[in-house]
Amino acid sequence: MTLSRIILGFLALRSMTGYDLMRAFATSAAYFWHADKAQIYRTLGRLVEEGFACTEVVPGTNAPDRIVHHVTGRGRDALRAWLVAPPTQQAPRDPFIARMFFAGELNDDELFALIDARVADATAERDALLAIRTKTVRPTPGGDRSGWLRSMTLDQGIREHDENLEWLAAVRAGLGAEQRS
Amino acid sequence: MTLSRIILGFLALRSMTGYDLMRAFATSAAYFWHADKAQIYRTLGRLVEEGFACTEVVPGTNAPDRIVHHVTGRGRDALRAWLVAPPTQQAPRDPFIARMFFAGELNDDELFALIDARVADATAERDALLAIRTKTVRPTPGGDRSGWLRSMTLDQGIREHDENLEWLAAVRAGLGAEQRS
DNA sequence: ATCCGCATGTAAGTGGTTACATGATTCG
DNA sequence: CGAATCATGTAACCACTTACATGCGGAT
Repeated sequence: MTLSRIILGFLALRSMTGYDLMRAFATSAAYFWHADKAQIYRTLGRLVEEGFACTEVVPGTNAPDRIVHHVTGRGRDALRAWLVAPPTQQAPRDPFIARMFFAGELNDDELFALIDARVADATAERDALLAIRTKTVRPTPGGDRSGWLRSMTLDQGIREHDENLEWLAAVRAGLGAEQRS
Repeated sequence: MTLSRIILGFLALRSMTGYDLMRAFATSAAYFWHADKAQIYRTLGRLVEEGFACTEVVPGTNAPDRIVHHVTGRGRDALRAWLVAPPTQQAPRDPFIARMFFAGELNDDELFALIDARVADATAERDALLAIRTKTVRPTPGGDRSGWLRSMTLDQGIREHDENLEWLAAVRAGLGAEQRS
């Protein structure tokens, strides 16, 4: 459901091919949703079946044909209905916290290795998001509202990583204190 | 994968039935992993097939039989292997942020309704976690390490909700400012 | 009487991942 | 000459959700 509506959302911004959507997910949506290409092509097919999108074959000049997808009126209605629907509870799934929960029997070296790997990942992701933020102009809520909301979601991604890194540091400090005692 | 290892983790703490595991997920694991009962029974079956768990039928006295699952030695090995494996990158999937990203065309009332609903959910979840934290004794990293790690993961859940609520307030404030201007 | 908790599962559908498969162009 | 990028997809599998199905015992 969410994936199909995100795709409709992108198509409402501009018509795209499956490949364009892959890049849109890899760049602009990377911090709140991941989508595989097999999934994207499958879902595009379903959106066309449902009448929420239609296709236009653009013959490739010295390149493969591009199958450009456009949102239909009914597609825009479905997108809007999803946007305003009461949010359902989110099912958390955090594999790293899951490990920490059961990691009591690991020795210090193993725990430090886990934490350091996670710190490296989180730092890299946060820095990538920071790079995007410094590169783009910050819209104001009164002016370009869509742009402002998108920049707020980017902020949220950065904040979440920062919060995470602080917590990882606290866990590391707790283990360090134990070692010295 | 992660689900099966979390189940092994719980079974390593004490032997349980599928029903016991449902409650374990609903209470102690709720803030980092959600699991459906259909999934739990299916995964238990697979763990037995793989030789990571075995079953003991305890006839019910005035109650249905209980099928108690125990971890095997190979099960403990598999759990440990999962704990120390290098963490793979986490695929983010946040349906609320996804909506916000595309919510530029909604009017103020619709946006406020979305945000308020999310604030209510996040507050309720955070308060539930806080209640658990105040009810339990806080272990020290040097003493009960398993307990300390578990309490740290609980902290992480609370922090994440707090961070989220701050962000939601900032979005609300931004929209409010726009309204007044 | 009816609902809630205990305790077990199955069936069907949707969502997500991995591997397979093809072929042209462009850059180093 | 080889690797990367553009561009399309399929097949098989695994993970997750929802609805269906049963039956006892205790509480309101």
